[in-house]
Order: sequence, then C-alpha cells, then structure tokens
Amino acid sequence: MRRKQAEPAEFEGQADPALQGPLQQYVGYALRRAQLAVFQDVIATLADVDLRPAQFSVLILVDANPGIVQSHASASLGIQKANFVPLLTELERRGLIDRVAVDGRTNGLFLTRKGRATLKRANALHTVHHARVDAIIGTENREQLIEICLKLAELAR
Amino acid sequence: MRRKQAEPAEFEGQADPALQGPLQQYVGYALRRAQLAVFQDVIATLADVDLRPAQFSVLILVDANPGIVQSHASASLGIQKANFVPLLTELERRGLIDRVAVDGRTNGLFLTRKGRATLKRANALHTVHHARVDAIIGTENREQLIEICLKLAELAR
DNA sequence: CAAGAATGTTATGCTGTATAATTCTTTCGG
DNA sequence: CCGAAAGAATTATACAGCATAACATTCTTG
Repeated sequence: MRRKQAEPAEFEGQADPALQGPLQQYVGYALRRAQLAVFQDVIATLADVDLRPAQFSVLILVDANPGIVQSHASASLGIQKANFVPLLTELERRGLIDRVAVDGRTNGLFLTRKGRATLKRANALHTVHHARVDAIIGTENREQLIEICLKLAELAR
Repeated sequence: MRRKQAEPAEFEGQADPALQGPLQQYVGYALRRAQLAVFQDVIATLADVDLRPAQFSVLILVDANPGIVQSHASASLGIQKANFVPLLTELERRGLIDRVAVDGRTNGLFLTRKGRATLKRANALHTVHHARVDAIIGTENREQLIEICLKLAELAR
C-alpha cells in the first residue's frame, strides 16, 4: 500500500502566497523582509570597502562623536558590550579606529586618518544605495518610514 | 610614563548619540532597530504558545495555503529549504503540522487540528501586540509602513 | 581605606542563515 | 522503455548575530 497522499496546492502563475495571504498584514513580517533586503543591498554596496553594516555604523557613530566611550557607543548602537569588543578589535586591527585610554578602565574611541578616509569612501558608496532606495519608495516615503521606525523602536524599552 | 590619554566625550543628560547623529538618516539602521523591537515584542507576546516568529509564520502560511509544498513554502517565506527542514520537523514533532506525501519526493503541508487550535490562540495573542503597535504609530501609519516595506523588499530581487 | 560600582574582557551557547553535497524520485528525450 | 537530467527533501557544516554569566581591573564613595 502506498503512503497517504494529498493533492498539492497549485500556484502556477499566481503571486507568491506569503505576499498575498495574511502575513502581509503583519508589521513584524514586513519589517523583517524589508530589513533583510535593505541590508543585503547595503552589504553588496559596501563590499568594496569591506565593511559590514555593524562596522559601518560604528565608524559613523565614532566620527560624529569623537572620544565616545566604548560602553556608551555599544549601548547607543544596541550592541551588547561583550559583542562590541571583537568588533572594535577588528576595526582597530585594520587601523580604522583607535582605543585611547581615558583612565585605567575606560577607552575613548577615535577614527584614525585611515578610518576617516574609509568612512568617506563608504559614505560615497552608500549614496548609491540611498539613491536606489529613494528610487523605489521616494524621498517622502523614506523620511516617513524612518520616523515610524524610530517610534516603533520605543517598543524595545 | 602613563599611557596616552584623552578626554572622554560627555553626554550627560543629552539624547542618545546614535539617535541624534547621521545614523538616524539611514533606512537600514532604522529598519533594523524597529524590526528588533517589534520581534522582541512578538516573541514575548507569543511566549504563551511557545511559538517563535518563524514558526508562527509557517502556521499562518500553511493555514492560508493548505497542501502547499515544502519548497514553495520555504521560498515564499524567504527561508532556505535546508533550514526549513528542522523547522518543520519541530512543528511536526509537536503535532502542529503534517507532512503529507504528494509523491515520492514532494510533501504537502497541512495544519493538524491541534495546529489550527494553536494558531487560533496565537492569533488572539498577536492581536494584543498588534494593538500595541497601533497605539504607538497609529493605524494609518501601520498600513503605510507595510506598503513601503513591501516595496523595499523588491530590493532583494 | 574598604566596599561597591563601573568598564572592558573572556568564554560560552543559542538562533538564524548560507552553501555544498547526498539521496531519492520524477520527468523527459531518444 | 531506458538512461540522463532535473526536482524535492534532507544532511552536514560553517559562520554571523545576539545574549548571558563570570571575571579582572580600576575607579568612586562613604
């Protein structure tokens, strides 16, 4: 006797079931798909400077806040301090940032000359991505998206 | 001689540097923070039914598309088919879904009675989360957010 | 000065995700 | 009909992201 069988659900020529069904109404699902797509594009865009999004964000933050302390920086970025250590170690190894002792237990973070140059290149590349995003959703929608996302981030506290 | 030192950057009473600086303008960063916050809330909300977001999404998809084939389901959810296997195995082990052979190499997916009951409970719980989101950003913004996210997801293709 | 808090670090595990290779089955062209 | 190719599910594996606990050192404060 054969195993129990079933007629397969057919979707030939139809739209993607997940983009049709109830999942489309879920904020979390939409955010996840969008975030993955955007990150993928950013990663590809920044490949030339060999920067992952997290690394890029550190450079941006340190550039805007020279001397920021490790614990402040990691908290501000929503990264556990424990996970922040190898991140910084790698950036320091590549000569992009400096950890400068403020006192015996505290490090201030600074971009090196090379770090600033790399960030400049990264920002130039990022402009391409930015333009791609704007081409898809429009400048107005992008600004509104960010505003809504900032509000949603409040959920985490 | 002491180690090189630096004055620490001060932020007493000031707003979070990452929420002030250039990072705030980046779509990817905003999406990531929002997605993490929303997922965290969903995870906490669905803890009572012991469903992770990915598991929840599978139940929703299968419920809306009974008999959907594994490969279609995984592709539709943006999950690698290899990673989809243990996900389904766990849901099957818990008696929430059935893998029914369509032919020797293909499985159709169905919710069990228990699976439908669990999904019903999960959806009820999710309503609470949904209300929390709406309370923060408003219904109109939620709908617009989803629309924008769907467009952004196109970046991944 | 002693107790406690702060900072950075190490170690560790879990989850999610990506890729390659394998097995088994079905389809299809000659 | 039969062998080759393609399809579906699975296994194995590796890596990045994220969380927690424990720890060493240093600073602060009563």
